[in-house]
Amino acid sequence: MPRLLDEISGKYLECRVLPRAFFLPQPEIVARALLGRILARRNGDGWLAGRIVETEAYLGAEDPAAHAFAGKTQRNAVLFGPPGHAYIYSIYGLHHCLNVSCQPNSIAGCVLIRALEPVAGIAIQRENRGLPPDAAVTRIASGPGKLCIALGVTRTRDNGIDLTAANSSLCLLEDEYLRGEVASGPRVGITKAAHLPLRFFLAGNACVSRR
DNA sequence: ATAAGGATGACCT
DNA sequence: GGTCATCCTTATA
Repeated sequence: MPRLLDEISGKYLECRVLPRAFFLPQPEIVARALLGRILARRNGDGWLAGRIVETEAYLGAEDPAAHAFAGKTQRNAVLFGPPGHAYIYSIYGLHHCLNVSCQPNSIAGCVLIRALEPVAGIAIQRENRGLPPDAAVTRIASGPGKLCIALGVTRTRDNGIDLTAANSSLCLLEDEYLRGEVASGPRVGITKAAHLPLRFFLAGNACVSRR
């Protein structure tokens, strides 16, 4: 795996993928732990990548807001498989959302990745979003649908991909970045179980959505 | 075959 | 802060 340059800090990133065991715990644990880590998309010889600054935990059978709540279907089958895989679905027919499956086989927790702070391939990400070359970095991937467009993530291409495999075109990477303080609150855009504080984000980070 | 709803974003004021 | 575009997945007939 090539070295991956953080275009903001000028430092090279730690490029080891997160091990599968990272995704074994409860979704709320994994959602917190993912903050500050890197989501990377292979793009030819280079990478499109961003630091995760906002996540939401979705539990399994006990969470009415989760896609897995009603049981296993063709759409949500990935959630019931092994941890560390990409579950991508389309929302409102317009946008895609990227989740990571958690917990052992047949237990259906996941984490929704809601916002990234772009670190590599920033100009291409801006282009993918149809933004002008001088658009602020904070506009590129500050929402679950936006980050999928910025990194070129789609359901047909990426659903079910193993995010812990170093040769995957989409993977999650370790990072030595000193992350900020983690804040939490209610999840966005849901009507059921809306009181639970299962949304996590880096306090004060300008790339977090819904500011 | 058809209907209903949904973990959003862009653009307007 | 409000409106609306737009279509996939699922449930039911």
